[in-house]
Amino acid sequence: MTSVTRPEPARVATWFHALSDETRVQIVEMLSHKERCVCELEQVLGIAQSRLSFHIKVLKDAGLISDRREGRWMFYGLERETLDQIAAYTKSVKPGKHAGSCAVACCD
Amino acid sequence: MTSVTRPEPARVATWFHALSDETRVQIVEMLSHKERCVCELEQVLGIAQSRLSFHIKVLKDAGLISDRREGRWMFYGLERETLDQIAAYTKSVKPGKHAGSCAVACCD
DNA sequence: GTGACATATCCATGATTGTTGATATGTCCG
DNA sequence: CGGACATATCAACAATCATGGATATGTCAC
Repeated sequence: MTSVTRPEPARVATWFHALSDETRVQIVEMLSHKERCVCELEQVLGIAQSRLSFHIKVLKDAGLISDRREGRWMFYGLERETLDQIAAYTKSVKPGKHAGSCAVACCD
Repeated sequence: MTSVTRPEPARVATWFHALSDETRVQIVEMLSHKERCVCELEQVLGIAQSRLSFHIKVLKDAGLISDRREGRWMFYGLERETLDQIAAYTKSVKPGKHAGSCAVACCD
């Protein structure tokens, strides 16, 4: 159980950066219920459209959400796989655990 | 199973912000092996001392690490409880799950 | 095609964050 | 006490990120 490969620290940082903003956390929470279109998010969160679009892009670039067009609307939903990876990573850094190979040269 | 209270989005954002930087991810990975003193982290990561101290402070303020003085050295170690909370939160936002009360008014 | 609507992108500005070098604090040893 | 060492803090600057308004793109209904 000590041979699971860890993702690159840079990749991990990107994941966590995506969730490091309160607005983006709110978006993710809304999506954890079900898929939503931008207008729905906009109304519930009460923020400007360009601002929402910006945060959606950050989440999408980090691989946390995916989009689907339906007519004029874009629907966004959570990416289960990425969330699973994040959850797995988070569990792997528990103190003393040190699962996976170390991305830094600390284990000589 | 729908009545677990979620932490505030702002609090969640703070947690994730702490891990949104590559250097801090590396620090946490080193600590997931065992407690370390600053000089050890400094040598392995090869970064300036003040810079390391800054990142340590961010992690500490977010509650992810704790410190212990031993003579001239400060030892830092992971805070199991916070990491557990983060892991629990991360699992709770899986698509369709929507565990816990919703922090945004999306569930009418 | 035209106009209304949904969303994305661009640009400028302000806010927050990270880096560096200098200095301060605290601890040990002689 | 004084000097060496480990770490923290400060101040200035650089870099990144978030915001708002304007504009562009794409889709539908007529």
